Order: sequence, then structure tokens, then C-alpha cells
Amino acid sequence: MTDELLTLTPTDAASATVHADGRRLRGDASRRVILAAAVDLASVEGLDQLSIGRIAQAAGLAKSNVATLFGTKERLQLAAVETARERFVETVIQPAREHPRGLARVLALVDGWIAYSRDRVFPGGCFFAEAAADFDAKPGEVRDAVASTLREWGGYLAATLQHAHDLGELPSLDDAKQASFEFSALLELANRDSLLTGRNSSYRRARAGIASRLSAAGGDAAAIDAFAAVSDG
Amino acid sequence: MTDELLTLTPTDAASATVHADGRRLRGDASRRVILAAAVDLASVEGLDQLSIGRIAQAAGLAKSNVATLFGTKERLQLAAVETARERFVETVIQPAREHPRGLARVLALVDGWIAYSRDRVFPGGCFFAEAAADFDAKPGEVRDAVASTLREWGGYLAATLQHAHDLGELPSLDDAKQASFEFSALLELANRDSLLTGRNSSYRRARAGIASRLSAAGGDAAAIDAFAAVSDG
DNA sequence: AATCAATACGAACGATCGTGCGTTGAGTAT
DNA sequence: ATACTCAACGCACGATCGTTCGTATTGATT
Repeated sequence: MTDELLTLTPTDAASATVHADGRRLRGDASRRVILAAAVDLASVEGLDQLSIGRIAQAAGLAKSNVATLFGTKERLQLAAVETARERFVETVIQPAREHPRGLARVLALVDGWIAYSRDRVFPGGCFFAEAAADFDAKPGEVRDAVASTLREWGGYLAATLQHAHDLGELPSLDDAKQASFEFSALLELANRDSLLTGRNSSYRRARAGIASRLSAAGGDAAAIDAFAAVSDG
Repeated sequence: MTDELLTLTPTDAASATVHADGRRLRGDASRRVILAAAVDLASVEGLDQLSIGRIAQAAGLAKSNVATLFGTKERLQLAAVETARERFVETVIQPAREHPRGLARVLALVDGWIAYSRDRVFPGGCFFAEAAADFDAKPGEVRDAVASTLREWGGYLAATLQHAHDLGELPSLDDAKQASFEFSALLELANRDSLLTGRNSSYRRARAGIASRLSAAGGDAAAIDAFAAVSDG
């Protein structure tokens, strides 16, 4: 059940290859180019101040073409959130899935998140940190989509922690959701601090806080020490 | 020395009352009205997508008047950051200063911050969370001003924690800066989560995380329990 | 061959953006 | 009383915004 969280739904590829309409293929290719430019721009400029004109320019297409392919700016924003979600899953979730359940997967997940932020998978840092701050006070579908994705991530992290507890690898973990909240908080402040200051020292602080919490939960000292000792500079 | 951090500099009142130029007084009154509208709008819409026109409309002044009073949009943004900083100091820092140094002031500071977020001192939640996410990938004076204010806050929180340690009230506190980082992370995620979901349950999570950390540092159990038991709903 | 569907473009719409210019009026200083 | 300073306004500039047309082009369908 929890394994079905945060999976990539292979929608387009499956339905498109059934009939392989050349027009649709061309359109989907354009959509992909547009969305790739959109999420990169949004992570820097902000999801709400995306301009269709700049996206079109970055994608090498006409402005009116972008407008007709997505209809409205809000629908383009919603598609951008979904595209960013897919990139996040590919970058952070799926590699962690290759580790066995338990503490190893927890550490892989956190390691993957830090790399996702540090390596600027989105040029402006974590897309969802930017989008959440941008839309948290603007009710609407876009805010709901961002909130839903973040809730999904928090739920997956909590489930991963709970697995580790159930396997006896974090025997003293009392509240997986609380730990998930704390880990996310540390990671996202490290992301913001790295962007604001241009330094990577806060990733070390995030690692230290998470390691301390995992040690208190009874996790294996050697594995946690190795995690905390990773240098991100 | 650390007491000089985050103080309100009484610039305007002191220099203006020397000669009491009626024109300057009128202008300063307009500036205050404009900046009050600007910070409120910025916390909701975002500091970078503030529009001079909407600010003027909210302040009941002409658009060109706003432009001439601040010259450029960037200078208005810088003034808005300074105004938001003053409101933050008045709301969070100064009330905590009335508590004695030590654990009591630490708890008052965190309590004040949660109230500052929960009561929407800025209608769109913490101004600096919004501004930092908006500008963290946009180099310039505004980003530097936001980063400087946040660094100032983190430094003050760390110094307050260090005082508590020096007074023997947090004997096991090993790294005040690390604790300050962790506290800020928990508070700001609670702020965002409250805005995104419309629920206040995350403040409880932030309190729990901070209380746990303070207990581990050897803080007085009764005081910490009372802090953690506060309901924000 | 003819009809329909989807992409793609250019042009234009009204609206708003940040920023200047010129003028008016209130307040100060000589 | 005259000259000067600053706030405040109306107006307009060029630019960009999101969106909507009309039209050409390419591919699928009949």
C-alpha cells in the first residue's frame, strides 16, 4: 500500500503508443520541452510569476503556441507541478527504492534529497519549497496540487521510517510522522540556506540533526556515523 | 554585545523631531502607510511581484506618488524588508527580552515566534519565509538584505541558547548554533504547513521537536513540558 | 480526393507593469 | 514677499502580461 505512493504513472507513453498519432506526438514533444523550461524557470523566478512569453522564448516556440497547448496559465502551472513531481520521484525516490527497506533506505532517501538540493536538479533549488512559499497564501488548484505533493512526500518518508522501526532497525522510534516532519524541516532549511548564502555548510547541520534523531531512535551507529560524515562542500 | 543584535534603531523619530519639518512629517506618514500596505501585500503575493499600483491603491495614494517617494521598486523592496524586520522585532524579540536570560527567554522567544506565525502578524504568514524563498535564487541587494535579517535572527536565537547554557540551565547543550538551526527549521516548516493546509497541528510538532531537543540538553522538565503542552489550535 | 484534427504562427486585444515629466500646493527659509 | 523644497497628482511612455483571433501546415480519416 505504501509502496504505491510516489510512483511514476506511465500515462503518456502508454496511451500515445497505442495509435501513435503523429500530430499528438509532435504536440507532446513540444509540451515536454515547454514544461522542462517551465519548471526550471519556476524554481528560480517563482511558479506564479512564470510568463508564457519567457517560457516560449526559452523553449524556442511561439508564445501563442504555448498558450494553445495548455489553454490557460493555471493549467500550465498545474502541469509544471506534475512535471516537477516526476523529476523529484526520478531523482530522489526511485534510487532510494533500490536499497532494502529499513534504515538503509531512510539514509538513502535523505542522502538523495540532499544531493537533489545541492546539485540543483532544479536550478533554483527545491521546486516545491519555492512553489509552496509562493502559493501558500493563495487558495486555488495550484496550491492544492503543491500541498498534495508535499503531503505525499512527507507520508512516504514517514512510511519509510515506520518500516525501519517495524524491522527493528529503529527500535526507539516513537512517532514516525513526527520524525518525518523534523527531517523535512531540516532538509528544507538547508536547501534555503544554501541558496541564500551560496555555502553548503547547512547541509552538514541537516545531516547532524537527522543523525542525532536517528541515533536517539536506536539506529545502527556505524551507518549513521557514515551518513553524518559525508561532506557536501 | 549580543544584546545589541536585533534592536530597533530609533532613527526617524529622533532626527525628525529636531526640526519638525511639516513636509517631511507628511511624507514620512505616507511612507509608513505605504510600507505597512507593502509588507502585508508582500507576505501574501510575494515580495518580488509587489506592484506599485496595487500598493498605491491599498494605501489610498496615487501610483506616481509611491514611485517618487521611493524612487525605484528595488528601494521600496529594501524599505519593506526593513519595515518587516521592525515589526518582527517588536512582535517576537522585544517581548522575549522582558524575560530573564536563560531557558525562560528561550521558551519565550519560541512561543513568540509561534504566535507571530499563528496569529498572522503578516497576513500571508512569516514575511521572511516568503521573501527568502522568493529571492534566494535572485542575487542582488534585496536578497542580501533578507539573508542578513535571517542570519541576524539565527544569531540571536543561538546567543540566547548559549546564555541558557552558560547559566547552567541547558548544561548538556553542545552546539548552540546547531540547536538554533534546528529550531528555526521546525518553526518555519510549521509556518508553511499551517498556511498550506489551513490547520495548526504542525505547531504542535514544532513544539514537540524543540521540547525534545531542550530536554536532551538538560533543561528543566517542568518548564519544557509546560511549553510543549501549549495548544495552538 | 475530400474532410477533419491538431500543431504552429503572427497579430492584436485590453490590461498592467515600472518609470519618467510637468504641474500644483503646502510648508520653510531668506 | 520671494525663492526654494518636498509631497502629491495626472498623464503618458514603452514594455510585457494573458488571452483570443485568423490562418497555414501537417497528419489522420473517410
